[in-house]
Amino acid sequence: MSTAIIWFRRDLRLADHPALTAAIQAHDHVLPLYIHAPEEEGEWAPGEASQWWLHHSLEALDTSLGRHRGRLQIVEGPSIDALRAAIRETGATAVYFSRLYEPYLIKRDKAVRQALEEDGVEVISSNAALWCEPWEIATKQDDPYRVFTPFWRNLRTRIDENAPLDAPGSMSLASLSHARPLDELKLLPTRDWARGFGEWTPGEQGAHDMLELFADDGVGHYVEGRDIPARHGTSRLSPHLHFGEISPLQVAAGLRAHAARTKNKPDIEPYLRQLGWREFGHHLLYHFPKTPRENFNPKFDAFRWAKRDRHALRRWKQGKTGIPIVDAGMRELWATGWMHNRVRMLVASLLTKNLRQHWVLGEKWFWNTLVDADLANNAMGWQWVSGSGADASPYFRIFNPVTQSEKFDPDGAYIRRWVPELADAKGRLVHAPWEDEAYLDRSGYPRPLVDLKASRDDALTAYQSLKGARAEAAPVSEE
DNA sequence: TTTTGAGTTGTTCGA
DNA sequence: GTCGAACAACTCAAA
Repeated sequence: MSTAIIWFRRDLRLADHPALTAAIQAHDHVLPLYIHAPEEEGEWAPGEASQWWLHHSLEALDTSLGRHRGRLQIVEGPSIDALRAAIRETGATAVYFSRLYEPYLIKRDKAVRQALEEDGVEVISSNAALWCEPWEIATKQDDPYRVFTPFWRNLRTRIDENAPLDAPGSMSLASLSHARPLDELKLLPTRDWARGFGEWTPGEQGAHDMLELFADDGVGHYVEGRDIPARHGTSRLSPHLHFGEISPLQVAAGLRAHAARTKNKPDIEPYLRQLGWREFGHHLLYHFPKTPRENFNPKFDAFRWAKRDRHALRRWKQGKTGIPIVDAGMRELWATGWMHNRVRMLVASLLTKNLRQHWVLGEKWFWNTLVDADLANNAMGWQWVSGSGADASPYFRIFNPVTQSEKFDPDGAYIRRWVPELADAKGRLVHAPWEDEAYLDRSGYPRPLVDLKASRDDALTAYQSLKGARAEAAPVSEE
């Protein structure tokens, strides 16, 4: 009788799980193991919102395993010690896991693999998170891509081939004598926060429910709907994808199947293209592993950021910048652990361009407060907005939050929802309340932190100074 | 090797 | 109100 360990990390599901499927096929029993070792992720250990999600997702996985008369076995790291202890106790001869792409986790997993193989244990890893792994796709010159569109043209031709795997029908689950209760990991926030996260349902079932919702009423008018923050026009699958509660393969297959049995077939391509950005983010992180902290485009190393402004940063975090659409977004983030994509760009543009604060400051705040915080996507997004990234926005693309607000939140429904001080604002005032001094005083809403026009001009001047500078990011090759 | 076309999400200004 | 042009120059990817 043979036993294998299935080492769960961010693949917290049972269906379309190649590692789990392979382990069950080759072994009589599997030990479902989760190792808590945040120190192995260093400065990018999960933030508070992510920990909240993780807690509930582990709980959901445990419940699913309960239907197979087993429990998720939770232990503390270091990972290699925990694996060796589990191997000693169960006599497991193999460890299965799904690959991760953060540079420090690639390094850790390599070390774990090597140590276990020296012990004579078989180690098998799989792809459970991406349509295409970062090293499987390259330009004709065999370089990593740095521009999205050609990357997507290439990737798009490869993603219709595979069908997702079914969840295992039955399996025999092993257990440990020293597993710990989930609560002991203390993943839930101690302060009174995260109550507003209740709209989310972490876990595999929650992920599929969200997909169904999006397939029914969302993907069909995604192109217009995704830009309206007052609506649920986006998929809201990002945290589910981050924790691997659902795979992009399942998402694409699910949308395709749903479209096939709908009368007027919705066009799912624009949404798939957005998932392509998720893949692109992983591609970039793998080939340019320093981009979570350093400019992708080294030309930006010469950029003159404004002096660090703690006061402004605090007001930005609290949603008290005095610019309604920005404050609405920052408050939505604090209340729900999530922010609409369009608004993410606006708050990031204000911080990095109007306030000229370094993009890493915003990246760190998002890391702590987003339930979907993902190193690849977060770094790519901040660098894109600040102009330092791959496929960076042109220097002159500085969002005007008032114009954007009028365009994408025309009646101010989103602002009124998150900024109640402005609930009764009339007409244009909901977007720019400072245009009526008397109203502004009455509302109790703060004056704007910056003059939008003057700060825009300042930012343009600062970007001018980069002209002529040139440099190029060099990819880091394997080994 | 050289050339060519293109590059997620914008804003402002003047006709 | 609507529309088109200007806003830099550079690098990427493919032919």
